[in-house]
Amino acid sequence: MRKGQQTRLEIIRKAAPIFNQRGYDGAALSALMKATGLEKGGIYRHFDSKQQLAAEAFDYAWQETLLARIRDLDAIPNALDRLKLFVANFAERRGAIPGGCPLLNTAIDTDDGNVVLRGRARKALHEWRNYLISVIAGGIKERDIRPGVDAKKLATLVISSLEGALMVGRLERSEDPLRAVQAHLNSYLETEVRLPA
Amino acid sequence: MRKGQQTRLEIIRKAAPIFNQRGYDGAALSALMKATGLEKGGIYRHFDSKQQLAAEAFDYAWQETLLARIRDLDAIPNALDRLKLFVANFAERRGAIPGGCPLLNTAIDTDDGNVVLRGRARKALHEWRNYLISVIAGGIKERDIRPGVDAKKLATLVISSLEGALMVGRLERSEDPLRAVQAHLNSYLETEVRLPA
DNA sequence: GCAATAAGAGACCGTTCGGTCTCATTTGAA
DNA sequence: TTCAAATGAGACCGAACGGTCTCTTATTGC
Repeated sequence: MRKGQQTRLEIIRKAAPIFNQRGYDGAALSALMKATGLEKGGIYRHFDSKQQLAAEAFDYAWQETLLARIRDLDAIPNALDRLKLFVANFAERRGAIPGGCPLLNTAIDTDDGNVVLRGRARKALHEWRNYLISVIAGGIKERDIRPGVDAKKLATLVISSLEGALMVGRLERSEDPLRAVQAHLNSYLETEVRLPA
Repeated sequence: MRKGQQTRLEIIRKAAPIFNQRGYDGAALSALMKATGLEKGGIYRHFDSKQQLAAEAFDYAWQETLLARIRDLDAIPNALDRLKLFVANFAERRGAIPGGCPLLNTAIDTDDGNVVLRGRARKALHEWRNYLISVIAGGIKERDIRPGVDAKKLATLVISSLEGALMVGRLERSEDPLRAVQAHLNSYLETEVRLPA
């Protein structure tokens, strides 16, 4: 029974980049077979359907992505500096999973239909935003961040502009958009969000 | 010969929302047939391939979208106010074509492969950015906008954050992200970009 | 080492895909 | 009114799709 679990995890890890790069429809079973080195029966032994595999692959991809983005953050005592490091991590530590941000990809990919996968993406977004909100709220409490700041709006602003820059940058094959947004956010955080000592 | 041209345009107009909502792979020929009321032969009489139809449908969708976003802009004399109206148009006049922003959708959809469609999306992005750059550059010349402003960076910032908000808002089924970004951009434009009289 | 069970191979299924081709019908200029 | 050209219908094609099922082979507890 343990061999099977190992294989199951391996399938997820190999499938995640394929779903992320090609989208749900575009990720053909034949490609998943090739990537895992398994035949069709070997895959369907562990998953009831392509949808189920896609959902678990997304969860895995998102977990890896978010982990990369919040890495080293707990070592920063000041909440505003933590936000800035988060932005820097986002801009520099891309590519935890090939194919770009799984949240962005899946949100667009599942805009019509595919409610299962879409639900996973929404959950991922909420998880991310709640994390940022908690950092901001903590910062207000600790007097790192101005008390008037709306935590949810700020979190939404950070997420939106970073993801947008990711999209534009991918289309352009350039890092400029990400750099421009990072610089803007840093400046905004310093001048409008940080509570002066 | 004129009847055919009319049909051709009709096919493009009916196909555009389908490609925009379902993506290239997801837009099955059967769906295009149903939407146009034509059989397969009737469609392929006017287009060599699905790719060609998709490319022309994207161009049409983008043209409609950009037009909605720059509507009434030429009536505003001050360049900074024009930028603000552009942002407002973007936030309020969505849905020229059902399925959300064609640029965002196509950029993600064609991230792997489909070089033809991807090329159209890149061209669309450049067209959009160049428009904004010309507004900003004109604003600097006319002393509406501070001379130190980097037109390309500002255009990139506006595009990135608006598009990102669009994505997040679609995933959430909420207008909050767009409103948050709009408010932030307006405030930023007023305080950091406008050249005081 | 054996037996029970888990794991995987791969032939097979019906469906749908994009695309082609022939032929009937419609159109419109002379 | 005629008739050639333009237009569209729809049968047909091979390939690829997701998914099922049976049978062989590994694995594992005893």
